[in-house]
Amino acid sequence: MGHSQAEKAATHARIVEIAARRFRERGLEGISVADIMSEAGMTVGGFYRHFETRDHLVVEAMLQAFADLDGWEDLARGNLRQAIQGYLSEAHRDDLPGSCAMAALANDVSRASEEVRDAFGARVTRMFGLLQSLLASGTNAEKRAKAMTIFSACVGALSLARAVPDRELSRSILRNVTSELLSLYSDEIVKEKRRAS
Amino acid sequence: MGHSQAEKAATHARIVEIAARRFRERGLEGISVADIMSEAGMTVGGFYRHFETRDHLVVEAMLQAFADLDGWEDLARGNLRQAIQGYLSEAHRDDLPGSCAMAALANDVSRASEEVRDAFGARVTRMFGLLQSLLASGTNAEKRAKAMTIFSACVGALSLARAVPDRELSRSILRNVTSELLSLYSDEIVKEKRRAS
DNA sequence: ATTATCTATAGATCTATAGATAATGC
DNA sequence: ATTATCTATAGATCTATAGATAATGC
Repeated sequence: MGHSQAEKAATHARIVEIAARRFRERGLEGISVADIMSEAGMTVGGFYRHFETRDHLVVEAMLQAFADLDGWEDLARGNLRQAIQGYLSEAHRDDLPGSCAMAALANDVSRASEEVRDAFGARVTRMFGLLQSLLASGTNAEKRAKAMTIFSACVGALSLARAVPDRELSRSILRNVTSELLSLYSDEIVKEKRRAS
Repeated sequence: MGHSQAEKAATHARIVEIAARRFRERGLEGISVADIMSEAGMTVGGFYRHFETRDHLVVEAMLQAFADLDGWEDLARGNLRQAIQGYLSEAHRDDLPGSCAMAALANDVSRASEEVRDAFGARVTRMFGLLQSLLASGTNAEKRAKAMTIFSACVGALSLARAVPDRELSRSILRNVTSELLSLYSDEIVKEKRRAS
C-alpha cells in the first residue's frame, strides 16, 4: 500500500472521475461518499483528507463532468450535423455515466450550490457561443437565438427520451428531433469551419 | 380532532398535493415523509395508513403533478402561441412547485420506478398528440416531428434557464427560444382550433 | 369494534471525525 | 515528523412499525 504524494494525486483524480460518472448516472445525491470511495478501491476514512466536505467533491466532479463536454464541442466544430446526430443517438441516451452533464443533471443543478451553478452557467455560455459561431446566416442575435434553440431541443429531447419507458417512443423522439433540427437549420450550418490556431 | 372517512380522504388529497409540489421543487428524494406530513398539519405516524410505502406516495404525487399539465393543454388548445410564451416565461421558471412536472423532474423520472415512468410516458405521448393536432401543414409524421421538437425545446430551455445562475442569461434563453419557436412555426400553428364537444 | 392519528422508537444509512497504522520524505 | 489510509464510531436523518389515544360508525 503506497502513500506517496503522486499516488495521492492519482487517487484524488480517480475519486473525482468516479463521482463525475456516478453523479450523472444517479443524481447528485444518489450515491454516498462510502460507495464512491469503495469504487475507487478505498474506504470512507480517507475521503476527508481529499475533500473538506461532500459538497466540495460535488463541485470538483461537476467541473470534471463539464470538461467532458470538450469532446462534443470538438465534434461540433468539425461537423455540426454529426454532433447533433451523436448527441441524440441511442448510444448517448444509454451511456448515462459518460453522457452530457447538462442534460443528465440540469434539474439537480437548479437546486445545487452557487459554485456548481456558476460552473454550469459558464459552460452553457460557452456552448451557445460555439454553436452560434457554427451557423452561417443571420445577424449575431439571430444566430444566438438559433444556437439556444438547437441546444435546448437537444437537451430536452435527450431528457425526455431517457424518462420515457417505451423504447419505441424514446427512439422516435431522438430520431424526429434530429431530423427536424437538421432540416430546419440545414442551410445555416457552416459546412467547413476553419479554425485559426 | 376529527377522524371521519371524509376527513381522511381530504387529508390524503392534501398530502398528495403537497408532495406533488415539493417533489417538483426539491426532487423526488429532496423532501422527507415527516416534512410532507408536517406541512399537511400532521405527524409521520399517520402516513402509513394512507400509503403502503414512500414510493406509493411518489407515484400518486407524480400522477397529480402530471394532471396539473391539463392547464397547459387547455391553454395550448386555445392559443398555442400564448402557451409557448407562458411556458417559457419567467413566472413559470420561478414557480417550481407549480410548474410543469416534465421539465422539473425529467432527470429524476429517468431513475424512478416503472410505475412513475409509465405515467410520465403516457403524458408525453398525450402532449405530443395534442401539439401535433394544433399544427396545420405537413403530413402527420411531419407534424409529429415538429410537435416533438417544439416540446423538447420548451423543456430543454426551461431546464437550462433554471440551472443557470445568471439572470440575464436565463432570461435570454427564455426569450430567444420563444421567439425562435414562434417564428419557425408561425405559419404552421392553427389559428383557431374548433373542438368537437 | 374499528380506525385515523399521535408519540416513541427500532433499524438503516449517511456525513464527518477520532485514533491507529504504515508508508513517505525531509 | 508528516501524512495517506484504515477501522471504528458519533451524531444526524430517514423510513417504517408498535402501541396508545380518541373519535367514528355500525
